[in-house]
Amino acid sequence: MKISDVIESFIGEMFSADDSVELKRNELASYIGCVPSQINYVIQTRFTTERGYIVESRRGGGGYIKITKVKMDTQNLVRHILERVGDRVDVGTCEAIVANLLSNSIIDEKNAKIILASVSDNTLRAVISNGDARNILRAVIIKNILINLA
Amino acid sequence: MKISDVIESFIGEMFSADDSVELKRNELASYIGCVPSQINYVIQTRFTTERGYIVESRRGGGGYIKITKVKMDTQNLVRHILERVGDRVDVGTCEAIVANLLSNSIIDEKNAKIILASVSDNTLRAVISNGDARNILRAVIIKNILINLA
DNA sequence: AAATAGAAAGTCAAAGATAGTCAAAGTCAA
DNA sequence: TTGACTTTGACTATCTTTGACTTTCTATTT
Repeated sequence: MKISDVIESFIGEMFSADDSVELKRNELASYIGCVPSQINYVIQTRFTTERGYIVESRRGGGGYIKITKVKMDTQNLVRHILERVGDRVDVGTCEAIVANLLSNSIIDEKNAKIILASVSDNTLRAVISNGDARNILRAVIIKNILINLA
Repeated sequence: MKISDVIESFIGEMFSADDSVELKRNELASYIGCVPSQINYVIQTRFTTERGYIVESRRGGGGYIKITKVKMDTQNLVRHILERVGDRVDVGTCEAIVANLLSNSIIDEKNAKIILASVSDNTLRAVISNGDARNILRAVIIKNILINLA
């Protein structure tokens, strides 16, 4: 069995009760017997946004890596939207998604305003002139927002 | 738990009723069990202007450190923050700003999550590898969000 | 009033503790 | 044999802890 798979299932089992786990990179690496950077590799390939995970970390003394799993009740909804967004998404689709979330009371007016502000063409055009590049960035932003909502 | 976090929460709890606390640096350091300068470190990293705190102090006999939490209305706070953000802004500053908005009840937890998700390095790194370019984009995004809050 | 001693707080850079990045090398199935 | 996936490790970035040295007050002495 590949060591990456061992790491993946080890972390997976840490999610028994809670929906988030915190780990020490170096500690886990030496326990499992791999180089520390392999933990990063596993996180980057297995605990991704698309699969419903949020990863936070801090360096320095008391540093950690925290992985949070999207809750079950919203998982389906999010997965559905994530699929719809894909690699790139235009403003219109984002507006439709936000309207949908709003009408389903998953977000409120203020949430909607914030989301639309952050993915509006007005905002992104200030930094990226290429339309397709904007759509790619927009997809990344809205997917991260959605996953954090769940 | 990191000693800096202990100090932070200790000071935080001193804000129970009042909106300002006064402490003796050496006294607190020896009570908590750290070097005095670590109190400075915590104040400089946690009780910053971005987070809405003002710090005053005096040396010499009867010296003290006084930390005051500033309460501002939405209009002023947003204006103030917009000025501070400028052309580029890093993640740490954004986190401090969001913490400030949260503690002033201008946004709620969900709003905070959305904002942080949209400006996190995790999100933006996926599209822009240059750190400075990310800071520029981040400034544009958070400013647009702030304007929509006011 | 001026000088001096003592009491705080401030500064800064080095050392320590973690995590992240990236590209080269290895592996394995198609 | 090639291409995707995995493994490794050197180097980098970031955050925290520590302590020596400096600055600024207040109190006391001359």
